[in-house]
Amino acid sequence: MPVRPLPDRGLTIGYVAERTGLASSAIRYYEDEGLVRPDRNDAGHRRYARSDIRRLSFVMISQGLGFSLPEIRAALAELPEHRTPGKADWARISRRFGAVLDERIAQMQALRARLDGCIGCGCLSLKTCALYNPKDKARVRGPGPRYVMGDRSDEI
Amino acid sequence: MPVRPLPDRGLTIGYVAERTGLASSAIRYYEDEGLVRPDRNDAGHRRYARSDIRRLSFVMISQGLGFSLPEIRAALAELPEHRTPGKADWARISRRFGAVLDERIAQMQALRARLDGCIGCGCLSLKTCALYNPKDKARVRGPGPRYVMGDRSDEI
DNA sequence: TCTTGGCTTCAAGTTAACTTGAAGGATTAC
DNA sequence: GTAATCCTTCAAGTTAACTTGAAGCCAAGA
Repeated sequence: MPVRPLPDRGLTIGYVAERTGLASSAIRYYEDEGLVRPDRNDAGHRRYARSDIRRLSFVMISQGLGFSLPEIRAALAELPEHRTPGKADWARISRRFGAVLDERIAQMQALRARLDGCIGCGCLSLKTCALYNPKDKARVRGPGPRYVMGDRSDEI
Repeated sequence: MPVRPLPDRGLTIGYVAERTGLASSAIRYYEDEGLVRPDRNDAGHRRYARSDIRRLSFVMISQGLGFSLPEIRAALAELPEHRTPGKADWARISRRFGAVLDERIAQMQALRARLDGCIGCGCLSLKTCALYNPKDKARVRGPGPRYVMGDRSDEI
């Protein structure tokens, strides 16, 4: 099973999968999600550009950093369409993601600082606990509405 | 729709829902997940202890901090079974969660520090990018196996 | 010639953390 | 007494990020 060369014009999905470590099914899924736009050859098979490997690598890294596919798609949308993205293009995206990360880290630190005074104090009273403030809540995973705690007095 | 008092012995699920802000369905789900263990009255209706409100509040706060239900269940399992948990019990749990949070924050900061050198450098080469190290990856959401990037040379 | 392997599409399954709805029993309010 | 709530269980739907499987096309090697 040697690394396949370029068949017609462009890389096969299998080759790209091998190179990135992604499953072919994942790469197809990313296409459905608008993260890559490969060409097709006459047989209808996908053909990828070399720069798509970097694109997909960016997707993987960003996911590791905690970004969602829609967020990543939005970032990728700022890359040039008709020119292969260069160092400056990626650097711009990196700066923006870095700022978001900084914000998330700060938010986590704020939550952490409140932890001791809230659960740690043993009261957990709805009216005094700062952690009940929904604005401070980190991004919650999973669907469905999240209800915000009421603020009624209680002598639990 | 006044706040209902305690009917037989213990709080109804509707009352607890109102007090915590959780949906009744969520509270039942938490029971399925082993996070609360209400009694039942003769009719088979759930009856909660006052301390269950604090328990459920803890669940909500912990979720806001990014902990999963299994993690929260594990923490709650350390509370005393036959005695109403007191300040010291909650403080112990708080300290442990705080330590986990500190670790996660440190991990995020490490990732953030690498961001500029990785995406920002514009190379995104698999062989040089430190962010490809799977050990550094933040917790990924969603099911299914996550494939780790290979490390083959490339002049993308 | 045949079979092996990669490619295609499309439908359905997976996990987490729930919600929604159906069908029916219990409780409360008047 | 009866209607309006509230409660019960159980099955199925929801989102994200995929995987798995079915059914079929196409080209290369034994």
